[in-house]
Amino acid sequence: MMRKLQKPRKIPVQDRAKVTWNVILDAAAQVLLRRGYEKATTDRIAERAGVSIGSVYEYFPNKESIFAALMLRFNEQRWTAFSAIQIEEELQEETFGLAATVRAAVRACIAATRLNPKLNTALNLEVPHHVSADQSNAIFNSFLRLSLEKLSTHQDELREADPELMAEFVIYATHAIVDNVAASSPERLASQEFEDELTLMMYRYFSK
Amino acid sequence: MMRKLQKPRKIPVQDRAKVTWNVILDAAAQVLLRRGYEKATTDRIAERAGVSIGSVYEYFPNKESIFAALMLRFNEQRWTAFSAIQIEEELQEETFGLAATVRAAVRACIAATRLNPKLNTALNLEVPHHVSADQSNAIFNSFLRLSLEKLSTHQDELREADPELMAEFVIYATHAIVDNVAASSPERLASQEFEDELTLMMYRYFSK
Amino acid sequence: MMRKLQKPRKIPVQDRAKVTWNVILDAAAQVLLRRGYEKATTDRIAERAGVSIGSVYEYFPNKESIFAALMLRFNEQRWTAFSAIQIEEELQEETFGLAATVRAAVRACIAATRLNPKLNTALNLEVPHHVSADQSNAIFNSFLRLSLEKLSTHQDELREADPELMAEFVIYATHAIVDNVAASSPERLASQEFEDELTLMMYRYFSK
Amino acid sequence: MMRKLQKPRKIPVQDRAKVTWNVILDAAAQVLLRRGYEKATTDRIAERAGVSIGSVYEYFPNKESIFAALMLRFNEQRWTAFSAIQIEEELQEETFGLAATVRAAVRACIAATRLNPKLNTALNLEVPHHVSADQSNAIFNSFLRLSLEKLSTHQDELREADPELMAEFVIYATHAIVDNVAASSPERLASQEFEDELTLMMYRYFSK
DNA sequence: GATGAATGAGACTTCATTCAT
DNA sequence: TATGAATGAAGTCTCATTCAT
Repeated sequence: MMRKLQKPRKIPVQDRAKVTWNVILDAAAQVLLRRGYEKATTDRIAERAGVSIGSVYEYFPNKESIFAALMLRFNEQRWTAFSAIQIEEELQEETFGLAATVRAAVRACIAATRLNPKLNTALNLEVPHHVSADQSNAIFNSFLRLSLEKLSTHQDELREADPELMAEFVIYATHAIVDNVAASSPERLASQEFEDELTLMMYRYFSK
Repeated sequence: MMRKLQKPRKIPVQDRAKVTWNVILDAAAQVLLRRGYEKATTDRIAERAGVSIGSVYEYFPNKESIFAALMLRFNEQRWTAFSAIQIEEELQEETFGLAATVRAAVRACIAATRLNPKLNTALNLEVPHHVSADQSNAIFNSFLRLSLEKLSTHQDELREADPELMAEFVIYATHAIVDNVAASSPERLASQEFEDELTLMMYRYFSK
Repeated sequence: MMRKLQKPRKIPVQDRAKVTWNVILDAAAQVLLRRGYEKATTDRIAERAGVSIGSVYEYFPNKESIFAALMLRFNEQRWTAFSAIQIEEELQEETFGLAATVRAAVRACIAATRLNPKLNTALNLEVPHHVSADQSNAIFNSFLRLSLEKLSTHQDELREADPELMAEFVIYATHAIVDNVAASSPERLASQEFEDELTLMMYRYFSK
Repeated sequence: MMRKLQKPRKIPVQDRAKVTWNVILDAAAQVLLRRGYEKATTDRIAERAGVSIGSVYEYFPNKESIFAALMLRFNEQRWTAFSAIQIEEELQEETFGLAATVRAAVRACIAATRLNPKLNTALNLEVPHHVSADQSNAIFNSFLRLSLEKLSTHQDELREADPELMAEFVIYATHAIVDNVAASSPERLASQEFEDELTLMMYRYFSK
């Protein structure tokens, strides 16, 4: 029977437990990449993690919660990367115009995705939506909130339109383009052409 | 046991067979919408279709092929709608400028999605990627091919860039925006604002 | 997870299905006798029945329902035996006094238990109460109803007391004595001394 | 894995150990009442007792031994209550006739059961027979021994029959009636009518 | 063609028990 | 002695698929 998504059973505080917790998520990621979600059985995850199946269920109440936790951990890593790049970019810019802000955001998105394009793709394509929905929404909302904030500092350069709508469109589009390219030809993520093109699309959409 | 994707076992030529074939796909769509992919068991599909499970396997070699066929049929319907709208739009336009072409394409995409936003969403979010991949690519490629063709007739208005790259970006972005809005608030698909905004994003991206 | 008790999934109408249904219950009874309830796993029942585990779950939604059905079938057999004996006894009696009625009832109870004392004992002692409760109550109520009916025909010989209370006491006591003797030394069920003693206890309790 | 029944691993001599031992049995009783035997996991018992699972296994070699010990402790309490009532009753009686003896025994049985009817019922109905068998027999034998002894002092009032057989019948019947009423409507245990009726049944059975 | 009873591999999960700390 | 993380055998149950009728 399908269970509701649940929080991890125990919050690991001790070192041994924390290690095991991460080992299980690492194993889940590897099995997901190699076999796909449906064949990523809890048995296989336990085996690859080198722990007993009992230990897996000590930390996660069911299979879905493992992948929900994996997405959460991955998104935290992506968010860290995203934030780091944004801050770095902005410090380097002399003029803080709309163009620079947009480019910084685009670079951050690309960087966050280049962290682990394979896992990014697998998480997007393999994990059922009802498992990933919460996490997708979470990171989406984070980006949305940040984007709106940044945009509002360039009111004079923005065309007149609902800022929430613009942010929404840009986020959907950016994610889709980056994710699809990450899935089909991840090496292109590193090219200047890709960054420029993406920046252009978004900048033109925002500007007066 | 999971089998490789296979073509439908029989091409329905007789009327009764064709009807049954469609009835099964209709049932699959309904069960998918009501229960999600994982709970869309072949037994339930057969029951809803009002045929025996044996009959389902007379028409489809395995579960995945049912949903592959459903996507194929749905895409054919969408493609028909897409083409019809495009032709209609163009006939109404007096000047065949880039703007008009882009708007026509956007309208067609929206219309194709409004055909059945719920099913569109379910097919996108619920069906595992390895089942839907072929069909996703198929319709993607169709749109890509058509877009490139159309664009080439407005060389003078286009900024200089790899047309394939532009088409790719636009298709990813358009699909993502339309699909996400279809999933979260399908009624917005019908609004003029939505169409205008999407057209604007794409037009600005293409133009000089 | 524990499921609620449910009715058998399908009511077997076809011959093959009916046979399988009975074969599974026979196997369940045998495994119960040999291994006890806790070790009477669905796998073992299926194996002994010579059917696949899938077939077991085709007919019964879970393990508990198998034993609930077994009790139901067993009680039907006991009820048939009980009724047959009662009718037979009464026909032989010339005077239909209270003593004769009580003896007939006692004989019927013993006969119903002698049908299969081992299974009777196993069902009593091994099957968890929440599984057997409904069935225990059912046969209890049947006996209660019949007892009250019979007793009312001998008002003049009965001492004055709440007839429901008397029937309840007698049923509890009779069942307990018969079941315990069936469990500890079933051969005594057949002895005249046992029947006489039980009849005496109950007759003295009822009479003026 | 299920182990054979074993005696408690350690005989608690120290006070703290004795306290812990009782705390675990209290917890077992509570969990048994709240969740039933099957859901009374050792983890839950440990949690409710406020000790670690490791400590539980310090005192009891396996799960079954916990409930065997609980029954033993409960029977000791019941036996104490039973004996106390019997002595008290006898002291009040001026004539030590059979009727008085029987009534004293019945009162004692009821009182012993009223000590904790809920636990009495749970222990009877929930704990598997192979776990409770030893204890059931123990208290049974104690009552049997005492009953025979008492009865022999009223030879003149007794009808001629095997005293062991009579004692057996009376014990089975009394237990069954008291336990069933304790399970279905424990408040009736306190009524005079209940005591009178039970005494009557047993007295009539014994007397000439 | 149609039916649906039967199959059985394999999924998820539990929980009594152990043992390193 | 106490702890609780870890174990893993074994259980229940599902469901895509087959095939005798």
